[in-house]
Amino acid sequence: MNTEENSVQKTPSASLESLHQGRSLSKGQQTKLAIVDAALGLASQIGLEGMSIGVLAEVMHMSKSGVFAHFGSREELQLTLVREYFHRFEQEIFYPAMLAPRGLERVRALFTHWMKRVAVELQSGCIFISGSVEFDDRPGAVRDALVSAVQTWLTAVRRAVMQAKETGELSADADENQIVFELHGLILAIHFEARFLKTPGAIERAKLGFENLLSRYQAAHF
Amino acid sequence: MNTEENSVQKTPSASLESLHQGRSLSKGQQTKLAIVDAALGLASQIGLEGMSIGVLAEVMHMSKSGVFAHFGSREELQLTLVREYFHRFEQEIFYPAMLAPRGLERVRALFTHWMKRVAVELQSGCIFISGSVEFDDRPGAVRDALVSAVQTWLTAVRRAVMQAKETGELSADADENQIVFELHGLILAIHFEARFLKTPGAIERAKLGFENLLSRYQAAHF
DNA sequence: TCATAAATAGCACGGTCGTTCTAGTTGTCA
DNA sequence: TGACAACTAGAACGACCGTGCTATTTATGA
Repeated sequence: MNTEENSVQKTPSASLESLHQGRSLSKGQQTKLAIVDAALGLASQIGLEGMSIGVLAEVMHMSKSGVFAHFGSREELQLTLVREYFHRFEQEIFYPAMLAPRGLERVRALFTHWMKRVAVELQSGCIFISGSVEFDDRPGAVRDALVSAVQTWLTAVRRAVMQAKETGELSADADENQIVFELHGLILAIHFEARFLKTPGAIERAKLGFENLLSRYQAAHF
Repeated sequence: MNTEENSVQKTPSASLESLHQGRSLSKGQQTKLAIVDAALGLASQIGLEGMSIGVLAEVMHMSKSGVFAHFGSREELQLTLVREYFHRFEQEIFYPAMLAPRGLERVRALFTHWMKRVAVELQSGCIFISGSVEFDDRPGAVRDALVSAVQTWLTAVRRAVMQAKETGELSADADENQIVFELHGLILAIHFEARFLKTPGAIERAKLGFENLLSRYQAAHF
């Protein structure tokens, strides 16, 4: 994996960064990681705004102030969650898909992993999607972090689409922004139909939609 | 407009029903209507769950208990909002589109009006979309009402697509559920990109996606 | 116009929220 | 092992939440 594709994120994720590959964590760092982990589970079910420090402390079998002290404010907790979620998103979706060779195969891998994530989250939810609803009208650092994370990810997908044009697998006059827009729509539709309406077969519909989309923009090979 | 297409909703919307075409409202009914109107504006910005009776009362220049008395519970207020929102959805999207003749033209009208609604709501938001996130894991009467309303609407769209197959404008082997799924995805993508990311041109992308979708399922005319 | 019902305000309740401050416990390192 | 820092619990705060109760004001209809 060369450096160009080594990360979707340019800005360092700061605080928790060291904890991921850091050696021999202190007691405080361990519990902080455990708190973040539990909080992510909670937030992906009831949203970043729905999650309260009280219930988080309850889940952790800790006192409210004990949990609170690790972050200093509710907003900082939410920011930590957004950063950590993005980090896991990178690990579980972006990097694995990057193992596929450039071109259509990589686009396919990105979409498949993306879908899988949403599918896994059918009973947990994506905080980028729930956050987009909770923070669409609420300015602040959390909104900025969410927008930045989503933009970074969408840019990565767009880049893969562009590469598929360069390899000639997608027609040169295809609009990569349009393709990403429609791909994103399929993912959002999965989330809506499967998670809210509990309609079965959403994944299959999205797969079919994806193939339709590709065949439309595929370069004519004759 | 014949009876079959006269309404998307089978179950009567109960309480507020009479107020819409009812003659000479009492004072209480008038203020209730005004409260619901203000509450819909509030809820479409910050969500059904985000809206509190306190701030609603503030907007209405009334006391909390004065507002509360009209509904008896927060849940009943939310239910009223869902019913009223559905009613307006019918009035502003469904009925106008039904004026178009059966077939592709009507499908086009439905989607266009639907898009327009989401576009108008770029700085207000659709409570079906925000509700789908807020209530995906929260069982209860409000969730049931939301699901029922959305299902009714999606069924109406699906019916229009089926009619376009009957008229021969869409190919007979097209799957109407698949088409509605992809249409829905385009709408959700508008909402996400325009309202959250503030990306310009989302409407145009959705229009283009719609045309792409139609041409794919269009019956070959030769 | 007057009796009656409807609509609204005011106040208080128990609960949860994020946050602060103060002790006391626990881990870390020389 | 002992001194110091890091961590956590507990109690309390002001603010807001939904809701109930009680007056008081306002609209309605004979």
